[in-house]
Amino acid sequence: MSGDHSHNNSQIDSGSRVNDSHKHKEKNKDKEHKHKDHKKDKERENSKYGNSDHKDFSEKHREKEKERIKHKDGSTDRHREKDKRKEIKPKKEKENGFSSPPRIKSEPDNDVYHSPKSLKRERDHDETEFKPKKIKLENDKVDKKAKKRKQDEDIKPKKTQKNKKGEVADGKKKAKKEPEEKWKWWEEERATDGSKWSFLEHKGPVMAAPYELLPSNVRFFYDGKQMKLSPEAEEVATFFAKMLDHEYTTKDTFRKNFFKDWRKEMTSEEKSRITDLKKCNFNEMGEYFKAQSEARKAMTKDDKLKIKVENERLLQEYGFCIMDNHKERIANFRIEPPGLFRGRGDHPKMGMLKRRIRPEDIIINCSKGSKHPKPPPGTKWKEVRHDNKVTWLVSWTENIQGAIKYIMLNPSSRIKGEKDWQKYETARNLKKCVERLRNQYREDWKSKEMRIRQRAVALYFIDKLALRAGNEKEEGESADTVGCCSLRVEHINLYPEKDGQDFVVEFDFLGKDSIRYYNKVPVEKRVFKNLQLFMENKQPEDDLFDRLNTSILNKHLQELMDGLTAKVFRTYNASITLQQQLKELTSPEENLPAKILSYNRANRAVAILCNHQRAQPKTFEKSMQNLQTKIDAKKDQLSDAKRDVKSAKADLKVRRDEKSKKALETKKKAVERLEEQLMKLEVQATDREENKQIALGTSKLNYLDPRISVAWCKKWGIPIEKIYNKTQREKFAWAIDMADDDYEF
DNA sequence: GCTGACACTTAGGACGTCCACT
DNA sequence: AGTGGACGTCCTAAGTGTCAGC
Repeated sequence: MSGDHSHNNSQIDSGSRVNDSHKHKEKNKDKEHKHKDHKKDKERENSKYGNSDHKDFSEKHREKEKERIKHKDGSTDRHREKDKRKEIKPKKEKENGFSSPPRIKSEPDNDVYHSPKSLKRERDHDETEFKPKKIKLENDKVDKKAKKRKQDEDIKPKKTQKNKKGEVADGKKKAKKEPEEKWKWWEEERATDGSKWSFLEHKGPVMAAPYELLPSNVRFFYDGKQMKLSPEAEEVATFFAKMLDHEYTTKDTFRKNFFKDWRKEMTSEEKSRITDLKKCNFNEMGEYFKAQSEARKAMTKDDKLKIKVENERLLQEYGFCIMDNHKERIANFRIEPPGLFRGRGDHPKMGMLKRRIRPEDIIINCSKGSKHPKPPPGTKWKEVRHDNKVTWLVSWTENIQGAIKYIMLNPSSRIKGEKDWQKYETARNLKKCVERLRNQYREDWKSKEMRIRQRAVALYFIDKLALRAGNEKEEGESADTVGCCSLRVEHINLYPEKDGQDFVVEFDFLGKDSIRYYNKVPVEKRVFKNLQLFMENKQPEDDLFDRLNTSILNKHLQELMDGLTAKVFRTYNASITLQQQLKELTSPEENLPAKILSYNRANRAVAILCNHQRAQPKTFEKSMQNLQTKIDAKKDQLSDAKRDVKSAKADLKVRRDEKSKKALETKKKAVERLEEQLMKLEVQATDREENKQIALGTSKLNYLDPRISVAWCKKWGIPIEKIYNKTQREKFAWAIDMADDDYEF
């Protein structure tokens, strides 16, 4: 069963980001329908009792069975809490993590600090095993000592490096050495006390550029008359003007939200005069920005270079931090600039003003003993804290959803890499027990308790279809999207028989980012019957799994396996599918491009499973046509070349001289070359066609154990660069270093 | 048990850049 | 030299999951 995901091939074709036209009901309904309201649910269940003559599925036996379940569920279940209460974990020691005093560099070294080779852990038998984070407390002392020792020694190479720096003369040597001297954090011990770092120093965020007033010749008109706006109102107006070309400035919600927030920024005079968005004319502003971006494109090389250099300087200054003796790249060191919020899908808050973030909104996180980042002159940070139990360097609260935003490290950093590695190890643990779990949930389909049946069916979907968990969302706060646990009755259709298959479930809902999930899946009979049961007497907008949410599900999963949550199934199924597909699709005799096509196909199978879609590129049709033209031309060339060979052969027969022989050879070579070129083009066309609506990047980056790909490359002698670009190689450095050609996920 | 706050991963699109081809 | 198109980077929204406090 594992990895058998071929059934949902139909998914992508019909899917797309859904716009307003997609038939999803406005979710205006009262919260009473919401799952949380169990009272209501019970009422509904109870009312079902009286109604014994539903026509749909009337076998006596089934009725009885159903009643039994309902009774059970409605009454005693809730009181019978699990005996298997989770053991109380020993509380983490509160030590603030600064067990060893942070080492402060008076001046951050420009280079990575290298750990001495002697310190590196010997490769153990199973190199890929991940050292569990939690270790017994008794070990703590020993471990800390080891850590401290390591840190002490870590410092040494730094010194030698500095010496080296003095002798810049033989920089060649150094440059050559650089790649192999990359810090291999994966060969070192990991902190075990829950602390994420012991020393952290950074320069703080780069604030958004201040607003620049429009030149006076760029005018705004209200109701046909020119009007000079106050700076605050003008800035917000420019946000709208910059979007004039976008469809969403025509959307009601967008306009309404924008106008409401814009008015808040107006002076009282402006407010009283500007009362109707339709009467606002932003065209000159829009033109101005268009002209600006044209000008930017048309800049001289020199000017472009200047910008590049400036960006590089900013990156060098703010783009790195020092964490535990190593210089690490920061992922997003810029504060998000103000603008108009554009959520994805049918977002109720689209068009709202995303406020400018001031230093007073920003929390800085760094070591006590580090050089604290300075706020811009005349301002203060909201707070400077020293919390080494978290990984972020900077945070602020955004005004649209009230969510917290963070500045964190790059995926190539130790702190992200360890987490990533751990993720795949958890998924591999799942591999070891997935059959047991599958048997278990299949058993649970027959449970007497409704909640357990629901849990089991939901888990089946998560496993088989790689659905997301589906947390509850607050209504009206974001687009109406769902995952497995939050599926509603309206999101599935049941067909006892469809297209020659029995027990087909048709899914049609909006998932994350309002990407449509559409899939028709034959399921086991028991699942089908259960679904019928779950849907009985419910309204379309009622929850399918009214006795289930992600927290219940994850609690259950945690009991089945340490570290198991719903999303682990996605990781597991994605990775195992890649591994299987690679095995299946790669044939030894294929040449390099064909092998890479096979890899992409395996990758694609995963992307389809995970429903990773993208909008078809706007230029797709045209570029495809171009490619086809090329192919046709190549074919013509080829047939010409073949004809040449024939005549050369004939020539040779007649003349029988060296010259004709040579000529024939040349012609033959030409044919071979053309054939190869043609094949390359055809492979390219196939790949592109198959890929038009599918995004491979997401799964590659987030779901596929990189060691599988690395092993595949090593096994077939494929250069890793063909699979991973530079950024990806940096992110997966750990995997590239540790996986051998025989790695098994 | 429920809720909200919080931390962190996963996601697609916009846009810039580079490179092969003409 | 110009250009189409692939590729890479940046951006930030939208998920997942945990935990503390009631």
